Amino acid sequence: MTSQEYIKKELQRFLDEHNLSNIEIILERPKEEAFGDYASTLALQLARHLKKNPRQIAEEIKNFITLDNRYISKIEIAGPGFINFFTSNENLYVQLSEILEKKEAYGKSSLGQGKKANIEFVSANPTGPLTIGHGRGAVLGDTIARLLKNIGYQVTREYYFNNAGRQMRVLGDSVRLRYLELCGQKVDFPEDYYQGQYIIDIAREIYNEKGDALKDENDVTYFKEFAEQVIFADIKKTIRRLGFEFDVFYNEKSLYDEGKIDQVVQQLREKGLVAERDGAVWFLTSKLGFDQDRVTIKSTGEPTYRLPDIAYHVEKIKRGFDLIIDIFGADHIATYPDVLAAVKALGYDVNKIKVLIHQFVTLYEGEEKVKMSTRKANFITLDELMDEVGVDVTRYFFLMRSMNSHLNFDLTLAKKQSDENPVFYIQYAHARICSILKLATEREIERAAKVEFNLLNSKEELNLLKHLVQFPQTIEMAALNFEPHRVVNYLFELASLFHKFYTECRVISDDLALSQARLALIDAVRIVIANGLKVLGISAPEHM
RNA sequence: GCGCCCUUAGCUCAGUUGGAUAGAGCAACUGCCUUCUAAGCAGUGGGUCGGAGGUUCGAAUCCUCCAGGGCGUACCA
Repeated sequence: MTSQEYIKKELQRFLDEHNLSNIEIILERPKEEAFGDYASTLALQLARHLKKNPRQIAEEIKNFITLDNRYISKIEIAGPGFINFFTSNENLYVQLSEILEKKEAYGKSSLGQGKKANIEFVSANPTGPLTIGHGRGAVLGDTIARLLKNIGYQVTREYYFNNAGRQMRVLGDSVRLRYLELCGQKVDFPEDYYQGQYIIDIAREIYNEKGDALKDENDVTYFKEFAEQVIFADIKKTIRRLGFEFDVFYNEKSLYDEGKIDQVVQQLREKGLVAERDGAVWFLTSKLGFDQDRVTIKSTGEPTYRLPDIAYHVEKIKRGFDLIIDIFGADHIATYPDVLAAVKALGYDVNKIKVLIHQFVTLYEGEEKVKMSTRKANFITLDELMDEVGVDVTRYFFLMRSMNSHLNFDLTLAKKQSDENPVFYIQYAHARICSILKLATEREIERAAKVEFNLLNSKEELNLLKHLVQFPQTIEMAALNFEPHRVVNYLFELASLFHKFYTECRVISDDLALSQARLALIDAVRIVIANGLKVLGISAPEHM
């Protein structure tokens, strides 16, 4: 048991005794050292219920708690009624050995044991290479998947795409026109077609293979499918380079083939939620509290994205997931409320669906804002970014900020030198530790059978220990709240505490017992940094 | 007009779910390498937490209104 768990347990015992069990216990970590290691505001909260002076309640709580020196050394009451707990070093040493024992497993938990999660992200239609905008969603999705896995979920990474719509027809026709150019024909290339060089490359591939045999082919199908195949292969390569793979590529088409789409329309019709108007089929969202109705099937007979999206979400629920996550960019914000409303109207539990929206990535070249659009082809691809700054920096940048804040990405800065980048600060701490551990091995300093942990009692050592033991909880909070940046901040702080320790405390010295204790400590730091970076998909180098 | 996100140091952002004197990285300035990696450490300056009300013991955090920025608001996805 950790000190924190012990304190919570004792507070809970107090609440139970007073028939107040339904009050949530929150322990804070005070900023000020003088306020202890953990603080509770329970007395302040209870003042209302008990109609008593909070300081008096705090006093009662203090007297109620068993002061077990294995967990806490001191309790103080301060200010209006804060209860400040000072943990015992004893407990830190116990947990230190736990980290050393558990190694890679430290930080994992079984909160989500036996539960299945599906996380759908990227889901870009294969009309071009993945851009930096997709990159943020990709890295966020993968990292959330890793986090959920860490707390015990069985996770499916899923990519949903639609190769039947207008976008893909335009793609096919773009390739066809470029192909005709290669055949020597003069064509009018529409402005709203895909302008990128990659379209010409694909057309050239076709030309090299077929010559001008297809120059009278007016059906775009061949061109579309060829382009899709080439582009998808490219996307998969980029994803693999980013450090993961999708378990499922879910094609909208199967929903039609298996009649799932018709089924949804039928069910909505039975509920009186669709109506025909102006030759189109409308989804009567106004009946569900929205300001206007939405088209589900266009007058051309082609469904809008809404219909397959509804069917797709119903499918995901039926596939038995306990948690279904969708990750979208901010530009798709409008596309899900009515979809979820429909799923709910059909009688499914939408509470297990969590929609996460990440804000945009704005790219800067120095001061200059770079406007990007796949269609116009003035974009920077994820691959180009990784070429310039590497995978670790790429992932770190996308993860370091909360997803609902806009991300400014200064390319020239990232390109020119990466020393300033905080990812190196964390990796450097890891490399430094590895190098000390290596030296210890070279000098044949064995790990003592029984390390004298109590030699670790300087401010730097204790601060490091106190932060180390926060790791499992940090992972848990990051996973449950879908907030990878918490792990980033945690690791940055850990690295900072380590670097401070490093300048103040010499690890390998003439004092063998102390050296062994400190080697144990830094090994634990190494383990936690490595585990943390692994969750983020960032490498933990041994040399730098 | 309506919906979602944002507004915290010169810049980019955190802020442990409502707590005590609001933090970090860049940038600026000043120190520290003969010893385990200076991609590091220590220090200085820098703030009306966009504004105004409200809720309460207590607000950067919750509510209302206002201002500014972003993204949407399709028979595109």
